[in-house]
Amino acid sequence: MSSHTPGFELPLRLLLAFRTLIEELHAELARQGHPDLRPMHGFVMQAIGPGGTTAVELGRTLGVSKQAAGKTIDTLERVGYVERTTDPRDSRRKIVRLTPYGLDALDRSARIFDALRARWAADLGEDRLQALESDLRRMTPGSLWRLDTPGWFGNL
Amino acid sequence: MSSHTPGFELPLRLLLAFRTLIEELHAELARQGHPDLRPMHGFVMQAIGPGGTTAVELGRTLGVSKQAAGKTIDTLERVGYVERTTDPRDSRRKIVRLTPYGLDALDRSARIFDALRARWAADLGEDRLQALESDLRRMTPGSLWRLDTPGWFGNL
DNA sequence: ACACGATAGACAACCTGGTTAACTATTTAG
DNA sequence: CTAAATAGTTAACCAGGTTGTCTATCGTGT
Repeated sequence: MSSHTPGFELPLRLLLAFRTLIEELHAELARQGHPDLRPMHGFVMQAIGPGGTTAVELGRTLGVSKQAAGKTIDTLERVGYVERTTDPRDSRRKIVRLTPYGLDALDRSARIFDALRARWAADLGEDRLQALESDLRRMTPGSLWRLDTPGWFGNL
Repeated sequence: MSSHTPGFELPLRLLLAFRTLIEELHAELARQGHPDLRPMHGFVMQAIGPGGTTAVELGRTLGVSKQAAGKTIDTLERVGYVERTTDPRDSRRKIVRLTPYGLDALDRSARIFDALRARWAADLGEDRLQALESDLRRMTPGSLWRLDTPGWFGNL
């Protein structure tokens, strides 16, 4: 009966696996000229996308307050990954766009993530990895970006 | 060739899956009389264990500074999950022990995690879930508790 | 026996990434 | 043309981390 894995291992392994991937990503990004990029910056830039966005919108897609989104944009702007321009058609809005440097980071991230996935595929077998991904997809909500996370996992 | 899942989905799904489980756990814990328990409290209590520990030791097993461990213990103490008693054999040390309330929370957490795992098993099939667990085990470091995490995922 | 180094804990100052609340400036709707 | 809604900023706060410093106690070597 209780030859089963204890239930608490699953979430821990999921978190550990996540952290491991992220650490590897950022180690590699640092090597490739992006030493100041933090994990959350990557996520936020993904969420901004090549099309640009605004603070309110970003907050909504990320599931945090507009103020939090604003602060994050501030720091991204300070490090040179995004820039703000005011919308000509609505002078309340400020459009946040990735800079070329930001796009470069995003690009490299995508490639590194692919490489990491390839490493998993090599270790586990492509079929097995696909099963894993499909199982996770099945057990998680569809929306990839609303991580909804105070601190990206943080509180609550 | 590139019919593959983009690499960035994997980490996201891992995080999402983790968060989903944790949210379900805490929703259920709240229902069962532990509305103030935060995710990290659960982890820390697991790490403390029934035997008790000290701040320095806890910091080591969690991979954070002793000061951070101390602060966490403070808040756990305030909410009534742990208590500090000074070690009679070494008056520098203060032994942190789970209170009955804390033990109850830990207990319920374990049961809820088992139930959640059972739900996954029902959805995916026990064999498939075991494959998933074993794959994750393979791709992650052995030490479950050293989450090493500023904010449990937070920064860096 | 005792001084000295190592250890446990506490405290302070600071960082990040969240939160609410309050305020300004603009746009849109009635 | 006024009133409500919306975008952004600022401020005060919280949690959980960091480092650095300080005190008290323990253990060891001469």
